Amino acid sequence: MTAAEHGPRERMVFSAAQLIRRDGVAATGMREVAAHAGAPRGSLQHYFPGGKEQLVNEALGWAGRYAGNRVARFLAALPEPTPAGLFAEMVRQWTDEYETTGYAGGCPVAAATVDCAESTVSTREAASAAFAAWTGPVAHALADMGVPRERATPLATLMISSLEGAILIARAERNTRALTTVSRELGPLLDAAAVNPICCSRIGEKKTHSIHKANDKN
Amino acid sequence: MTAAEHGPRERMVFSAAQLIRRDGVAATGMREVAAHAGAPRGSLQHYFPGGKEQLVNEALGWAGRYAGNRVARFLAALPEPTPAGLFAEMVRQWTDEYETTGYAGGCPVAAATVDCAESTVSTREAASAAFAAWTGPVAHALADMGVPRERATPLATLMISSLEGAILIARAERNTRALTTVSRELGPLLDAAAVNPICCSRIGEKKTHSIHKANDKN
DNA sequence: GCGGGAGTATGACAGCGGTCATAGTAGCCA
DNA sequence: TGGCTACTATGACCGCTGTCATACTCCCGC
Repeated sequence: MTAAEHGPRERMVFSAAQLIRRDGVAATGMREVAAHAGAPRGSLQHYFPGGKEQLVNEALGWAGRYAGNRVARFLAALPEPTPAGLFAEMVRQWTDEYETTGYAGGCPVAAATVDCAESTVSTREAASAAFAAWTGPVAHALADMGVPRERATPLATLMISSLEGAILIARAERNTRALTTVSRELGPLLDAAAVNPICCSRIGEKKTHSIHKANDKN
Repeated sequence: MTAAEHGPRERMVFSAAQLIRRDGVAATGMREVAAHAGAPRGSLQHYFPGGKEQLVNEALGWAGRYAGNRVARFLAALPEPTPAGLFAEMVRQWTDEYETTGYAGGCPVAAATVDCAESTVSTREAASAAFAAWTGPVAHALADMGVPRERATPLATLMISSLEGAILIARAERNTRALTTVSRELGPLLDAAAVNPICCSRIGEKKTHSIHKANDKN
């Protein structure tokens, strides 16, 4: 989706992320990636001399950046930024997809972690970096909403952990129940951590745009 | 571990779960499973005429039962059963493994979901059943501890979601930080949901043993 | 002894995987 | 025109996969 004209290289990275999301790393073939991207097979070794490992790692980098950038956009879409509201938006991205497009895809970072954590060092590191690129903006946003600094990162980790697990369960059940559940159950806890929930809408709005350059067109 | 003498068939199912846990479904070969189980290759088609699909599905069934049975054992190990204490034990199983044995393995159900949710219907259903076999006892235990029935299952889902996600992050980072974080952050929320936390130790202790037959030697 | 079934042992097959090698095309610069 | 670089195009290789076919070894019931 939205993969119009970005040069064959970017398209292949994007396609790799898409296919990994759906079938996992091991079941995703290089030829398949090229075909999905509408790119010539010969370009694979040209753009990715490091082979599949490099392609997968770049796909994870893209996914991490994408998830991180989404945070700012979620905040911008909220009338009053609150921790629970942010989490609800993060969850809603998945429930929307599952209800409209189906349960074909999960999180590519989760897929890579499951498939490569033990076998491929660089891919595990790329997955770790992707989680960091996602957790960072979330923690930053929480802090902007009045969550004490020392709790911002732990709560961001909790949010992402719950979301990742709920994605797994939702795909297995082909049902968004788990996703809506974690959103509903975790919301109050998140909001309770914001010491000054009244002013957070202003603070959040001001500093939101500094979270990321955000000139990408995610 | 603990896989002494259970007949070749059970050993192969057990080994399949172990290998899937480590490398994912697609990267785990049938020959590898047989070798890991110390079972003859020829037994594969004899015990699992349904092929790899059947073997994987049985491994998921085993994993779900195993996780479900662990709940009762965790409760029995707690001096005073509380929701937070149960969750801490569930998490501790993983931190212990990671700190002593290393980060080689994740959750086999998560691995199967990631690899097969879209490609293999029966395996997706087996994963769903495994999650159910795990969530059920947890929800039951929560109810026994005084959590209102209508919140028991949602909270169980939240616990398992957070745990699954934290396992992913922990493996990617090779660090138990995410696991200890979700345990610490979620604990108060869980205990707050128990309406009568004083008496739950007794109730929990009494009804704990009815959660599962528990005569398996997990 | 002896069928006969449970379980074991190999070998072959067809398919697909990632990767390498090699050759080709296009376009820019001098 | 010549040469250089960026990119594309194929074909081949080897290894591995799941699966099937076939033949073998036990051991139990009769």
